[in-house]
Amino acid sequence: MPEMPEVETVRRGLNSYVKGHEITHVEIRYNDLITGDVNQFIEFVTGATITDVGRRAKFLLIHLDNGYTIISHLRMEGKYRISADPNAIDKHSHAIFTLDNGQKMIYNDVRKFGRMQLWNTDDLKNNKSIQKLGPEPLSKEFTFETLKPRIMRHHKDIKIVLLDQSVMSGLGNIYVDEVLWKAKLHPETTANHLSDKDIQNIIELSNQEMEKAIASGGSTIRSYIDASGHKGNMQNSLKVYGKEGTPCPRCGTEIVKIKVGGRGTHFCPHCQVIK
DNA sequence: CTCGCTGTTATCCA
DNA sequence: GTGGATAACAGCGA
Repeated sequence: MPEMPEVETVRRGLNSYVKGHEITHVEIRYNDLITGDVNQFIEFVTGATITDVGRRAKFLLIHLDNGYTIISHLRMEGKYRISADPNAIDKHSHAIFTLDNGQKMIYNDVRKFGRMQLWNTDDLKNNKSIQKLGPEPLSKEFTFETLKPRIMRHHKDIKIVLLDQSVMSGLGNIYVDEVLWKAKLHPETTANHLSDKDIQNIIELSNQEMEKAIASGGSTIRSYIDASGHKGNMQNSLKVYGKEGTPCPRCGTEIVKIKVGGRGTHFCPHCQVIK
């Protein structure tokens, strides 16, 4: 499900339900969900209290009071639901955390791509996945000075570069298409052909897009829901993602869909020309 | 039925 | 380094 706005929405939802609560019981129904030793995961999480739910790019960080953090990545379709209703658990519920108030924090993932890992809270910076992340939108490191060299050093299509979480993090397939449309950049433009103005646009528009998407509760295209089971609204504001065959909101030319780096890519062939 | 597609990322190989 | 393919998995629609 998630790009940064969706993960942020989940983070906020989880915080409102689980912060300050003890995890009294853990059930892992799909062992591959856990990176590392499953029994150790269960042992360390059981009895711990959730002090805060944070986020770095698309990673959820469930901080515990015992010095450990559950690093949770939802990948394509991972979801958290808070419920005391046994019917909320189904065959796609792979982890069930029972809380001291009787509620259950249920991790669902139809495709089983998501992963959880326990890590020392003080050492998160050295976790391999977290370590390699580039600056994310809306953070103070997300500046022209930082991003320009990171982007320009690549000779690949700009779409590929923006999806590369080690260059900058947080954007995924939907929002990269949206940002490139707004910046009037063809997704197959080679990254080092961009002008300073283009880089500046990418930064500003990424910030705008993330801010707006978070305010809208994320995009529900196929399956995304937040911790309360609610859909987002941002899908109603998308300009090109999933809009192939419809007129470009700017010039009326039909939006087309191609493959770039194996990912479905939507753009306006009139507004977005290869440099 | 089969094929292709899906908000992700890690890994392997030329 | 880079590019591409492949893998993890399940469901949906054509």
